[in-house]
Formats: sequence, structure tokens, C-alpha cells
Amino acid sequence: METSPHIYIYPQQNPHPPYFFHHHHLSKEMQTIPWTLTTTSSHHHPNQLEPMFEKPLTPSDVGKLNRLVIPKHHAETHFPLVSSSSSSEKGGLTLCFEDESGKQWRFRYSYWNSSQSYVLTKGWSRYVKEKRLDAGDVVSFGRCRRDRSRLFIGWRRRDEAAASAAAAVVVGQTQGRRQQHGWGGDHPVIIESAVPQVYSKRLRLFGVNLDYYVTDRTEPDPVRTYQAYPRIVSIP
Amino acid sequence: METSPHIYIYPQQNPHPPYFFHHHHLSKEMQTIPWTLTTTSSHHHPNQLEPMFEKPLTPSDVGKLNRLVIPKHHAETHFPLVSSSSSSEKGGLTLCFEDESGKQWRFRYSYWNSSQSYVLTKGWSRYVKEKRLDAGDVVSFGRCRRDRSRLFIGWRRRDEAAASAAAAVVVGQTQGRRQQHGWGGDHPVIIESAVPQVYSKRLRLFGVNLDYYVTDRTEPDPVRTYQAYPRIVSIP
DNA sequence: GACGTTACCTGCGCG
DNA sequence: TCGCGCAGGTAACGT
Repeated sequence: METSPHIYIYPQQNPHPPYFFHHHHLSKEMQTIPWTLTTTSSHHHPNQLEPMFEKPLTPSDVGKLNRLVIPKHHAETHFPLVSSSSSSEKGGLTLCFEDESGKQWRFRYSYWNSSQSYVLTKGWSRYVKEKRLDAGDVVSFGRCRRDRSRLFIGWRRRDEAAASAAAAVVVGQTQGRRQQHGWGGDHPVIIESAVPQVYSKRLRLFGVNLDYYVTDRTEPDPVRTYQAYPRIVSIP
Repeated sequence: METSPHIYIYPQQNPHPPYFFHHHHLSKEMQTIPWTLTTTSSHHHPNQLEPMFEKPLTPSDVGKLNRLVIPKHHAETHFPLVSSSSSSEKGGLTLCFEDESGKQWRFRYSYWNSSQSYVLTKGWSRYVKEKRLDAGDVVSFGRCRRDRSRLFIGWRRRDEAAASAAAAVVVGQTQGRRQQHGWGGDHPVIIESAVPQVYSKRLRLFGVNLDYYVTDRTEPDPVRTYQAYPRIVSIP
């Protein structure tokens, strides 16, 4: 019986954000706990991070407009703006996020009637500048499951988006499973038949060197799965 | 003993605003009284104008922003905004100024928390338009010493600013005083050894023709001093 | 809509 | 060098 671990790649139309798992972009505290991106698992680590959404930045998002447009459905799902009973209240509020270093970022969040869009304004340009974000780079948002008032923001470089599109990497055992190839199916694609250890820090994938973190998932069974969140280290 | 009047030029780092003394921009009533720019004299004509400050206009001050930024230290010195007991009150109020024709100008005056600056807003653009003010032109503010609720606003053209920098001209008598030359000392610089009469309307200074007004000052003694507020008439 | 008014926001220069 | 002031913006809304 085959017991060596294999790596499966699940093709995803909307891959989960890998951002939060880049060790360079995670606070030390957050790096020490088991993370998961899944929102369907019924077994959560109390400090699990719940990813909310990510957005590839447009030129405007990183330009002189000093604002980030938040896609409406994400905004309304994750950052509801209560229209205050006070008429002077315009519904704008300040959201506070933690970044990979634990630094707090306060952004003004409001709805622009003129453009029918939700935006982060005040504070946003400082974030863009500090992280050296450029068009095509991706920002991700998440929150702590236990204390849902704790919000997180992360980012990754444009070039890393390719790795992101590679989707979740599932490390499991192949016993009895038929190996799948190709990107269209429901089943994982085995892209490498042997991985030295589950918590390997580096992976060569599609000719690209990746750093990644793996996190324990208790489902689905019978395949013990992990998710890896790759980050491009170098392109040979 | 030499008794003919001499003109002294006091070099000044911050020359007093000459604006209010341009007959073209002063009301007839104001032209008939002796003006002085000094705020230290103990003998004031009851209708004396106390100059407050002047500001060279920026492109923004005369542009589409429809506001004049008042330099903070001037604003806080001359136009204190009482922070109302009501928290919703932002301290905005309406200031009313008289111009050179006696016309009343009402400007909204308020503090912008966001930019930490004091501004004249509503009404300002009308003033800019009527006076045809452009970037570099200078506006001046003053108040009546006797009735300090009377505020005045004046202006002069950009090109007239050079004469302003010539500083105060002091007309006196040289008896017994050693003549000083150069700009660095505490003593006045005699720039012309004879002036036909104290109330001369024109002065040629540094190759520049100036119109000027002189005002009676009772101090300091023993030199009877005057202050002249020159305005460039032509540059040969 | 166009425009004016108010109320925000930020880069940058300067002391 | 770093905080502050302000020049130069934008957003929202009333008219």
C-alpha cells in the first residue's frame, strides 16, 4: 500500500487568499498557531483566522486617489455599514486591522453614493506606501474566528499571484485513490509523488521555488489533507 | 547743525504690511486720518487702524477651492474661534470686513480639523472675483483700534510686493546722529540726505519710484520719526 | 447637470 | 529627522 505523502493541487476558480500564510507577512503570534483557510470546517482552532476576501489592486487603488474600492458584495458581506439613526452620521466608520507584524492600521471605511461603491480612504495610502504595493499586487482581509472584532490585512506581490492561482495544495496519502491529471476535474491533481515531510518549507512547483506553510485539517477524510500557502522564492 | 530731514530705512525681517495705505484701496474716510502701523505707540489717533496681518495669495487661495487659508498663528492671534460648549458646534462664524470703498464683505470663518487650518470660505470667492485677485497678490487684514469690532480687508497687486520689502522708511532729522550705512545694524540707514517735505508723495529709492504716505509718530525721541508705506509706481 | 459650499484628506517642505 | 502647517486636492450634497 502506498503511504508516502502526495501533493494534490485543487484547481479553483476563486482560490482562497494565501496571503495570511506568508511568514514574511504574518505576525509571530499568528505563525505559531495552526491556520486554516477553510470556512466549512466544523473544528476550528480558537484563534483561527477566517479569510474574508482578497483583491488584486487596480492602478487607482495604489495611485493618487488614496482609496481602495472594496467589491460591493464583499463589503456588504463583511463590513456592513449601519446607517445611523443620527442624520449627521454618514455611515462612515474606522476599521482597524492588524498586519503581519501586529501593527495596527486604521482605515476610514465608507460608502460613496456617487460611485455606489464601498471604499477604504483615510490611512489607505500609508499602507500602500509602507508595503510598496503596486497595481496587480493583492491585498487580503480576514478576521479572527474567536474574537471577530479582530481584523487582519495582508498582501502579496503581483508575481506571487501565479502561485496563488495554483490553488490549495493538499498533502495526503494516495492509498486507493486514483490519480487525476488535468485541471478540469473535481479531484486533486497530483503534481509530485513524494514530499519529504508534511511541514516542508520549500516546494518546487511548475519550475518555481515556493515557500509554504501547511496547516492541519481534520476533514475531509479519509485523505488527511493539508493546505499549503506558497510564496515564490525564486524563478530559475 | 544739520536740520534737514533725512530718510532712514530700517531693515526689517518682517516688514509691516503697506496695504492699508494705498489710496486706491482705502475708503475716503480712512484716507483722511493719520494712519500708523505701529502697535507700540502709546498715542493713537482714535480711528487708527491696527494692521493685523497680510498674506500673499497662493494659487489655491484664488482658485476653485473657494477658500483662503489663514496662517495659523495669525488666525489664533486675531480671530480666535471659541469652541462652543455644544460638541456639534465646530466654532464656525461669520466675519464682516470693510473694504477700501466701505463695502461690507461677509466671510465664513472656520477651522478644518482635517488639515488643522483656519479658513475663510463662503463669500471669499466673490471677493477674489470682484478684486480680480491673482496668485501672488497680497491681502491684508486690520481692525479699528477704537472699535475693535470693525474689521478691514485690503489688497494690493503682486508687483507691489517688492516695495513692501523695502521696509519702513523713517523720516527724521540728523542733528547729532552719526550716519549709518549698511543693512545689518540696529541703526537706520540713511538712503537720501534731503527730502523736500515730510509729506512727499513720491520717492525714488534704489532706482524705484515709490508713492508713499507718512504718518506722525510721537516716539521714539529725540528723532521725530515717520513711517512711509511705499508702493512701486514704476521701475525705470 | 453645473456650480457652490462644506468637510474631508494627504504630500511635502520647512524649521 | 520628524512633526506641523498648509498648498492643493477630493467627496458629498444643496441649490
